[in-house]
Amino acid sequence: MPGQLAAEIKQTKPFTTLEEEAVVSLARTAALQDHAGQELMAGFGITQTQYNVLRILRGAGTAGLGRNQIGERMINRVPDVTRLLDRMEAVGLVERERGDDDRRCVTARITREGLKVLTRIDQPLHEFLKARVSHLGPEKLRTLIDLLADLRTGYSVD
Amino acid sequence: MPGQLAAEIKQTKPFTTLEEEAVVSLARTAALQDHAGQELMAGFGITQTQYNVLRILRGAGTAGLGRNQIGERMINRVPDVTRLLDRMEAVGLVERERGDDDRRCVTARITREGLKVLTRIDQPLHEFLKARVSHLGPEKLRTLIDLLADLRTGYSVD
DNA sequence: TGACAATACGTGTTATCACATCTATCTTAC
DNA sequence: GTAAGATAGATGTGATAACACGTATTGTCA
Repeated sequence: MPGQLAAEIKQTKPFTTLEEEAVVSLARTAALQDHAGQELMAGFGITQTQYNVLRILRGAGTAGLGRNQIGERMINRVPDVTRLLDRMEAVGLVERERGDDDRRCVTARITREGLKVLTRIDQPLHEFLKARVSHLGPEKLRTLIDLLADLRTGYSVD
Repeated sequence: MPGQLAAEIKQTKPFTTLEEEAVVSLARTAALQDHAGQELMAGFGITQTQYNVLRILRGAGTAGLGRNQIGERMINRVPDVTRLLDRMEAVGLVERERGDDDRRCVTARITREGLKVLTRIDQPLHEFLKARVSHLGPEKLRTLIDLLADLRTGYSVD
């Protein structure tokens, strides 16, 4: 058995090191998952990045969050939150307000419309995750989560 | 311990399902790894995508490969291989030649210059992988690779 | 043999990413 | 109280991604 992954990407030689195979496996698995996620979100007219912002802002509630705070909470680094919020504001998913006490700060909040979109997504997303991931079973999922956390230790976010 | 990942992305609530945590873990781990890989490759004047093409074309040797064949072998789906190759040809990393028997086919090959770049990357990349991944140890790496393969089963590439 | 589908690429276009730089506002130290 | 630095965000720009559509060539079959 020369490796499932090597066959997936039509690679004739097996991987030379376990480290290389792990990193390529990770990249490929994440890419497949991400692509499927993009399709799911596209059905609701948003991107995964936008979904993440909405989820973060729902968590923040009426207090809202600033640009940098949103950036810190994103799953993957997004270097241009300003224009991401611009686009979301333009379609009515979020609203922004400049602070009164500190006029540098702009607080973003999710709108009623944004909340409605999130609510519509919640159940399909739950089913999507079940369908794509739950076949591993709880123990394997726990192991996977822990191994990925292991892998990240020592990484800096930026 | 409410979860390492939740703290990383400053999420106040723990994850509601194991499936969600697994997918977010996967996305975040891959994003961190990818970002570091981009930086590594940027030091050699190419992107990770271009590195992949070079690696694929080195594997193909003098026979070369067509646009679609390259696309199939990429780790992540790239919908515009033509212009990716355009850019790489412009900087002399690959060369292309239209087929004689089937004039629809364009075969891409790695140039001597492209091979030189790959050769310069090989050792640093090996060290990079060692540094970022090998602390898991062979058994955990094997488990991770297998779990990721498990996760991908049932996925379609496109 | 000539229409029709399939194949292999190429091109147009828009949106987004990613980096660097800029502006406005606040804080701090003198 | 004012200049220097820190902070929060905005903007300019070029490269890339993603999707749709267009073109050239080949295979197939009535």
